[in-house]
Amino acid sequence: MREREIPRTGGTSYDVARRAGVSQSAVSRCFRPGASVAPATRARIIEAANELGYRPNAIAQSLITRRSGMVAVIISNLTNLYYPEVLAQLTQRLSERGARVLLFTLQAESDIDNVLDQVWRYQVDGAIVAARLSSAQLRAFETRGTALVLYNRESDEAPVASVSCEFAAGETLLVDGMIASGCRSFAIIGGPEDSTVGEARVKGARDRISLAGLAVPPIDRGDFSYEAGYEAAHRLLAQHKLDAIIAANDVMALGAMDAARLDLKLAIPGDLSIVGFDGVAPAKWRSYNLTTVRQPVGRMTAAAISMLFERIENPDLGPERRLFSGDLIPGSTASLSR
Amino acid sequence: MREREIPRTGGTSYDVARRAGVSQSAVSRCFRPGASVAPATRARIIEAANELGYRPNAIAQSLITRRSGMVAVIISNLTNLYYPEVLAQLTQRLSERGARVLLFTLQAESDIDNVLDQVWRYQVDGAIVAARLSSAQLRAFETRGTALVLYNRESDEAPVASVSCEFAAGETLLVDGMIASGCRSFAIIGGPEDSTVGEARVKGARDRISLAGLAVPPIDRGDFSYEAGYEAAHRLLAQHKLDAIIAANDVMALGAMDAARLDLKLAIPGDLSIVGFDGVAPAKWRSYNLTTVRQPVGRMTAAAISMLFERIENPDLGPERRLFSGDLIPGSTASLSR
DNA sequence: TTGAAAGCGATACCAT
DNA sequence: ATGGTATCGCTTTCAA
Repeated sequence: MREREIPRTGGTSYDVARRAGVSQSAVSRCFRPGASVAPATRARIIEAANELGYRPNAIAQSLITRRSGMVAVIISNLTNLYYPEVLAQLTQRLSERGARVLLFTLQAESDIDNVLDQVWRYQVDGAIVAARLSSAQLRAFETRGTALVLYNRESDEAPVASVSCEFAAGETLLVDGMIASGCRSFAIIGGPEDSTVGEARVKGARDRISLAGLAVPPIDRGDFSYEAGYEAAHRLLAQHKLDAIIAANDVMALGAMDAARLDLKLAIPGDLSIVGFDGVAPAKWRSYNLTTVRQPVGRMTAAAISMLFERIENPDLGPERRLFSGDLIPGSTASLSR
Repeated sequence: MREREIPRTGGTSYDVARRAGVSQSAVSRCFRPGASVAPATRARIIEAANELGYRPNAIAQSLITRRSGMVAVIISNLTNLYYPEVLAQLTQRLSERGARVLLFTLQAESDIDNVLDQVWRYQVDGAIVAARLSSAQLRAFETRGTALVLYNRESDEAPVASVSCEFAAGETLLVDGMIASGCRSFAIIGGPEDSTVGEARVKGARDRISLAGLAVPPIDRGDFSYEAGYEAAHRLLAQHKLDAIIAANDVMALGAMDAARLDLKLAIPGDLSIVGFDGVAPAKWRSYNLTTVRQPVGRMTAAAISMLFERIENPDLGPERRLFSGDLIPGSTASLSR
């Protein structure tokens, strides 16, 4: 039935072999680095391959080598301004290392089991996950021997390879600076209660404030969006006389700034200091010039990728946490003295 | 050498078959929808599969069905604030349709040949491309029978399936409104000259201005970034007395706003009107409230996905362009009267 | 250096 | 309804 039509697919190694008058094995070898094939035959094969537009079928390769050359990247929500930069860098670095990115985004954290199902089915060589994993899910990576690196997440229950930016170092400078310059009453705009990253940041700031003997700061929460920060600031400022607001991320801090200065006509940092966390691009924009702590995304993604490849090469490598400190970006939205 | 260890991989259909006491074929059928398998055997197989954590190997499936279930998404630069939203939606919709996303980002447009090489090798079912393709590259999709939809790009040389947002409709309203409210001298901040999208927007605005009998507006160019818009505005305002600046995208418009109002102390829109294009989130932030034209990203991504799947189902479907008009977002950075 | 042949893990057709 | 077998396109011994 199937007649001899020009293969729409670009052809197989058999097509190339026939055309070059060699065996299929020869073609295969020719495309594997460090193979032993005579210059003359190689030339003939290359020529035939080019004429046919032949490329080795990665799917077939994966099946036999048990290496798909794909890495899953799982990110909770891309609309968070912080993630596109991370994703861009991860993708870039992975492709430099010769790996392809299989991207998964989560609408709800509950999607993750479906995502992991796909991850298993596609035989990815490894995964970088910026989402919360249960210990059962972590164990699944273990038993299947799939390399895993968590990004800005950790697990207390099971040790696992991870890279994260710790709130403490940079934030301590911020809080201490604000206290030194006279701030006494703080408030915090945190992330959702079930967000591990958000919660860590809240705790870090609160601890530091308590340590200074100041009143426990009120906490309002948002989903890391501008609107959430805007509304949280309104609520907080309606109920409390505040010297400073600490937001769990930059975008909420920007929303809070606008609520404070545009709606409530507060001078920043004169009447109110506001600080964020992340170091996203808009925080630097001149209308905001937010005082914040920048995550060293470049070093963090580099670390994540190299940890991942180490574990792809050597699956028995143990867990390891790599912690980076954020860099203080002074900005002009908080009065810091030292 | 390899002893009978618990397979780290989750096992194959043979393992399941052995455990359930059936043939491997039965296992395969059991995982294909609409198969004919007795309830009793199905139950045994399912149980065995669960015990082993078995999932059908998508790589092996792809090899024989010639359907990888993967769609390539190729995006020029993710750091452009507009793309994360597009990517998030594409990914979401693709996974709803049961497809996986193989993501490629381009540092330079010249990377694209390498990317396409990977695309061929991985036997993706289709591709959504938001980057410039040469006609040779377009032809390659044709001959390999890989479904293709361009996003916000088109090709004059070869007809191809595409979805884009046309500058004209919304922008016409903007320009006409500004002219009606008294703007006479315009300037344009365009994208790089080799950017097709940027260029179309420049041309659209310029045509409209000429049509009104006004002076040909000076053009400055940037790479779509905030900084580029900021600097372009400085250059333009140093050389020309302007009533209005039209930027090819929102982020450059925001940069221009800050240059004008913060550095040059111009009132917006009193002294100078500024408009953008895209409708990204920061344009809505209260410190900017940019007057712009919003691309209907939701409808555009939906259209792109459905066109793509139509073409995956039926590879012989002809080219089709789907054009969407942007929605005018009034904002407060341009005086428009009607 | 080269070719023949055995898998990799599934699907699909064909008997039974 | 179930099992046997060829096949997808490649890599990988193993001989020649």
